[in-house]
Amino acid sequence: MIYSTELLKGTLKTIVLKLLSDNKRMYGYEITQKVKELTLDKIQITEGALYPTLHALEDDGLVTTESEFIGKRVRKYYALSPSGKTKTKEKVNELADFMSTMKFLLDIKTKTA
Amino acid sequence: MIYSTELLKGTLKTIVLKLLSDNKRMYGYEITQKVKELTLDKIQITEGALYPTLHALEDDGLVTTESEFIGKRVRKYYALSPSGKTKTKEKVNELADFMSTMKFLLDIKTKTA
DNA sequence: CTCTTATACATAAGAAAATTATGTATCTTT
DNA sequence: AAAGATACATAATTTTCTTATGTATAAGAG
Repeated sequence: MIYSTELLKGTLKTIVLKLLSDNKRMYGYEITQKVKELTLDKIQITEGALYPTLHALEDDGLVTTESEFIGKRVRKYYALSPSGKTKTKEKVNELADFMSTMKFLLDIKTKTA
Repeated sequence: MIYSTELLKGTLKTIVLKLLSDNKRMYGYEITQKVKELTLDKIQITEGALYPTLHALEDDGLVTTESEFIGKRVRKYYALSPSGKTKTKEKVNELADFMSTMKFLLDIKTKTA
């Protein structure tokens, strides 16, 4: 199963922050591959979505960056800033809570009282 | 906690279909109140989001409608069509699967191997 | 009896967050 | 030498909401 595209909406930022909280630093392409691997290809982050998101996180001061040359090619590493760590906890908690709520909604039989 | 608005994106249609699968028929306002009640005010479906979604479901043949007068006011009931019932199962399964995947992503410690 | 709040529908303008398409360039494998 | 993988980036477009606005009836409070 590959999820219909609309499901990912709203969760991308949280996924990226969570990965960065578990890994000291990661670069964009690495993030796409890690998510693909961890979700058994169910979630494929597109580059057109990822890079603007990373830039937004940087603009918001939630991540810091370091560019390094690997051979002749630039690789841009992202790491959480202190405020990014705080934000990550908030976002992860919120998403976990939301998923509990959604699970409840999907499981119950809402026979009108 | 009230969820940040972007989280609901992509899940609204599935929520509506699920509610209709548990109740023979519902009208728009009733759906907003039911979701509010079931989620303890955590999810507030706005009318600007709901009515276009209901119309889209109707255009896609997933729901049928019946308009009734309650006093002088029209109330429009929505009910799943046969194809809507099939679609609901698919969407609910997909969302449940997605939530499992997300839960996994958020819980693990993804130390790079 | 009048005002406010709730019920009940609807649409339009705008914003947010993705997809899809495109571009550049290097590295690795066949 | 070509193809596919790695690695970044941005622009045009689409999807899906929010916010604002509009109309109208019903119910409850003061």
